[in-house]
Amino acid sequence: MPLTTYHHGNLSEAILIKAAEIIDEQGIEALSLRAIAREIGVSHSAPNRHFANKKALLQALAAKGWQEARDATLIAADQCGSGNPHSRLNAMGRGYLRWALNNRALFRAIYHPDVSRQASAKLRTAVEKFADSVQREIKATQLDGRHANVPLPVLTLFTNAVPTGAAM
Amino acid sequence: MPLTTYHHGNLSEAILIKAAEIIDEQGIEALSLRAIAREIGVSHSAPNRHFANKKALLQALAAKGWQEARDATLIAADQCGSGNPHSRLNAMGRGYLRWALNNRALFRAIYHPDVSRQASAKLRTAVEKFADSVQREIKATQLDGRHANVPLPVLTLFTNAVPTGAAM
DNA sequence: AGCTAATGTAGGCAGTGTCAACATGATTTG
DNA sequence: CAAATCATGTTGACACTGCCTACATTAGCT
Repeated sequence: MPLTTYHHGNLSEAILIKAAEIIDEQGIEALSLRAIAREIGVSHSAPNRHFANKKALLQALAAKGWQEARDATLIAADQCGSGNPHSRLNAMGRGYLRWALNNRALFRAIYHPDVSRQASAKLRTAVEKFADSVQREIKATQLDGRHANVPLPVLTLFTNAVPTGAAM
Repeated sequence: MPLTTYHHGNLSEAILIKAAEIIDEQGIEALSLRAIAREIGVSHSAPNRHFANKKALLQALAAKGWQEARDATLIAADQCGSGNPHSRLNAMGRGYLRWALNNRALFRAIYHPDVSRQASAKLRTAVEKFADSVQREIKATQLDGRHANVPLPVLTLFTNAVPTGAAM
């Protein structure tokens, strides 16, 4: 392989990584497709081959974020060492909060208004998978007697709200 | 007063209102100083006379938002008709959530990353006034015996987190 | 009435997102 | 293996943006 190849090889991934980097350093508002391309060392419109537009890039970033967040919460639940549903749920909340604080770029992308406005199919399923895994745990606490009379969607909303609001 | 005056008369206010309108309709990402000017019917750089830059406009919007949010929560607390600190605090939370859902543009501005990055003095005092009025109520619930052993800042953070996260 | 500061305008600059036309390289196919 | 096809990267262009400077108009004060 020559030192400088015409084709990058794995530009999509490189773009996502560099994007997260820039968001961390300069904020999500300072993110520009052209700056990403410049820093990676490709032409200014190379990113367009991989993301239809800027919104699509942010949505990809958000989807990645939801997946990571889901992994982080599930691992936290398993590692808490307790079978008690309420302890497990608490561990998940702490895991989510910790993840958000350690991955500010992706967290920002997740709650970026442009992203949530109309989500892509891929993003939607990522969100749903996260929501499902949380809701399953919440249902367990209800069977255990906690807030048994509160509608599940409402309880889920407010349960998510705590670490989310705290992270903001 | 002639039909078309050279000077607008109250352009600062008009800009803030139109900005909120555009955010409601097209999202905060679609907001542009030039579009605001165009819709109001002034030249593209008239807004620069009133706001040093775009960030300053968003911060003014956010400051307005914090004031309104504070008013809304205080009114909600007074109208709940109970002297019980915990009921009052709950009413404030509901009032805040209701305000956020009815004033999405200002709510968006409040949590816009560009705004919180480094706040102007005016914005900071608006935030502090809001925080103070909430913290005063929380302290009352603590004196009443609720979560008496939790540090006040922590309790405030998580109390705020609930309606904030729910609104997001 | 005249002066000064505030407010609005016109034009320009660098930067951005997106598009179309073209270049290069990888992959499939006959 | 050669050729055709497709994915990927480049170049140049366009309209738009935020912001700046120079200039025009008006309000308010003395």
